[in-house]
Amino acid sequence: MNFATDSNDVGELRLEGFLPYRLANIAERISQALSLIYAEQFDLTIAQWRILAWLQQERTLSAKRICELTAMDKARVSRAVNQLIERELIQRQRDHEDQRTQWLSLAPAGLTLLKDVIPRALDWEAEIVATLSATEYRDLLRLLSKVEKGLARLESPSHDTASPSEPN
Amino acid sequence: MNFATDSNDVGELRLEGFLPYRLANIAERISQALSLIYAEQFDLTIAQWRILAWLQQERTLSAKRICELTAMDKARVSRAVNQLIERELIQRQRDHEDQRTQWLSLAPAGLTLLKDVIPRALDWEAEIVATLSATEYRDLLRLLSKVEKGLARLESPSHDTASPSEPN
DNA sequence: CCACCTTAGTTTCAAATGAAACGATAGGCC
DNA sequence: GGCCTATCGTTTCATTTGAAACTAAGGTGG
Repeated sequence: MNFATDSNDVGELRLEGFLPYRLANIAERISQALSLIYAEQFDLTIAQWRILAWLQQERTLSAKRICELTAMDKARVSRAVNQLIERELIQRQRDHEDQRTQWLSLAPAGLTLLKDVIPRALDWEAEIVATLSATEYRDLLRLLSKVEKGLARLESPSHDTASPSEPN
Repeated sequence: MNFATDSNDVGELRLEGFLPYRLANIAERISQALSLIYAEQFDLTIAQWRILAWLQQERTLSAKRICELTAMDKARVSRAVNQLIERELIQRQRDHEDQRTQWLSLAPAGLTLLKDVIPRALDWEAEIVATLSATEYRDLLRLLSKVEKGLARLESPSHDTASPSEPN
């Protein structure tokens, strides 16, 4: 079942109906627009912002887990984490059983910062989705979850690459 | 109307319900997975692939227009275009009225390559969205369009930044 | 206990990126 | 025509990126 090729059948691609393109395009534009909030006003990179947001939600995480949750490279995560620690927005503590892994959590300053950023991010999101009804919003999230499931199936036919949208 | 903050109201962010995060995450993972097709098998970068795909659809485009359509930086587009020309996948021709703009179009080799890539990309997409019914697929695209409209409204309250998904 | 393999996170290095400066053309406007 | 400003696309340069090598810590099997 394929709707990105309606008219000419073979070899024709209509990008408006090609999900990978549509998602990449919208996501890119949204990320870029949202970054104006956390980048310009709080001097955070995308990577830093994502890490903070996840730590806010999960209390404590390893760098490894953050890689899975955010789909970011481990080098990128490592660097962002160090920058956040330097700014004392998060703190790091070695696991006592396994000296390799280190647990990350928000530092007081990070919590303060988030209390400032998050409401703005939420307000901003609200403006964007103002075009959607409550039902449509829920439908959209539900459909994205379904796509994510299809994706997970392909990404790792038998291995779990973390399904961040379904934490429970 | 906001669903990313259910429980605690102020200052709490649940990422699973935060659209910018969900879109970025899914789009990133899809792009990454799809790139295995055009990168590994055809040695194309994302930028190159997007340009080819758009040229396939629109016959002829200026670099400027490609920037708008793909939400990519003009330096990035410039470089990708030159690489494509070097590989003789596309061709360039100056506009006779305006010597600044140059029109890009697929070269024979580019068309051949696309005839090879596109079916694979479509098949791959089909696998991903196999979890969706036809109706759900259409709904998803429709909802994304609505989000895009909300986004366009914020991006430029009175100026058109090209709505690639609604070409007509 | 000692090879050997795996895993967590860091670092290195080359390539990709984007902001800003640039060159070249075009379009007023006087 | 000469001057000012805007636009298309390229290039420069400093930063960011990610693949791969690396360090350090566990595990495992003999």
